[in-house]
Amino acid sequence: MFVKPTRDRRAERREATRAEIVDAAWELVRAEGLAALSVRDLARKVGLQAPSLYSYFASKNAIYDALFAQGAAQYLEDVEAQLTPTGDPLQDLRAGMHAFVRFCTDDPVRYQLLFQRTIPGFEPSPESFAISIAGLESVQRRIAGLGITEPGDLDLLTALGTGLTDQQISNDPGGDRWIRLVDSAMEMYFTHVTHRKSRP
Amino acid sequence: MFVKPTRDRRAERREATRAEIVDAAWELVRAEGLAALSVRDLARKVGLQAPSLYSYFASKNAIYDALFAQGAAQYLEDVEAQLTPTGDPLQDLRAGMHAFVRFCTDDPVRYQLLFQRTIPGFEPSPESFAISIAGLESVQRRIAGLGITEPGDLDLLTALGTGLTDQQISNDPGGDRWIRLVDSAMEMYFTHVTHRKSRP
DNA sequence: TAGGTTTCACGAACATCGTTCGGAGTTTGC
DNA sequence: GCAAACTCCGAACGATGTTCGTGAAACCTA
Repeated sequence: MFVKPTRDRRAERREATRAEIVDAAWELVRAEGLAALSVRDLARKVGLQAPSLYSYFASKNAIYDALFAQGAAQYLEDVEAQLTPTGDPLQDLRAGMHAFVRFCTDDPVRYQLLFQRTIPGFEPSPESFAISIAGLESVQRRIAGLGITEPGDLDLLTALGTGLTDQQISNDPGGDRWIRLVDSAMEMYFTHVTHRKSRP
Repeated sequence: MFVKPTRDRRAERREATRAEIVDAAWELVRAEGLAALSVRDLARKVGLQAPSLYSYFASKNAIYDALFAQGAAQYLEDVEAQLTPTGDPLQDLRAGMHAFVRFCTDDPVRYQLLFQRTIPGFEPSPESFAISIAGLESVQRRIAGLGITEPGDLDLLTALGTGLTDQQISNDPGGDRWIRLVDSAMEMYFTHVTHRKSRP
């Protein structure tokens, strides 16, 4: 019978504890808010004392960074899952923006962590940041692939998406007013770019 | 020679100190960020010890609220100053949005305090909040007065303004790329609403 | 199985934070 | 001139993120 080297078992258990800490951190952060996360509370939730967490994470910000990386990975995965062009640019625009706003409103805390910069001393590490950038670039490539926009239009669409998400989260969480709003915005955008294309 | 009652002199000096504290708080907050404001630092900046501040403000959040109220008053004043319709709706839209984005980007910290909710335990008092609401409603009245929009379009325009401001502040502070972006956005919006109006 | 090394959990403690308290020192009202 | 009110401040409290040293496991080597 194959027995794993003990060295791997040690690393495995360490990784499991790290994952457990991250999961507990998500729970606390979703319940109490991003800034309300306390190292002592988090430690107690996983059955440890506060200083013990520092065996797994160099600082509280390192824990935030683990959350950021996980959220960015989910974002990238979600974006990739939406990469199924139908041939109808307007419908693709709508579907993509629906997916994006849905992703953000499904977990406002994750959105806040990923796309707003609201935690006082925290900056994501370059590695974690690269993951989220990969997601954003994937979105941009997709929209550019629709063949209806020019480079400047992407800024416009980004601003539109940001504003829609922000307004949705702060004004009408859980409602579906945002669906009509997104549809209207995408129609507006589509009319804009095609109208410009049709001119000489 | 007229001599003010001493009671008024006392109140006057108290109000002067309060104003001095608020000014110093703006300075610190602009230099170090909203969340980095420390009661002890602020006290030292006005030549006091930390507990003395509590003779003037009930809590640190009360200081934030004073900043909020002052920022909201500036916002209201700025909005009112822009209430000069020219008769050209598109130009008015552009000018209004230029003014708004300029107001926000001129002082990102003020924007963050007024329109983002980024300070952990702070909620503006109803009185301060009412001032900012008055500004927003003034903007909405103005846009509605242009006679080109329907109620749903205001949400769209708000989302657009939010997104433009957010993207400008986080990506290109101080640059003028936002001018082209705002112009393009307003043109897009204008085309959208007039195009819909021209249909039966 | 025995001895040596690495890893980890914890109690104590530190600096800093917002805030409270009690008592001086000053200003005001009568 | 005296009592009341107002300011100011040193000391201290509870909570925060974090460091240090200790001791007990877990692991590797023999």
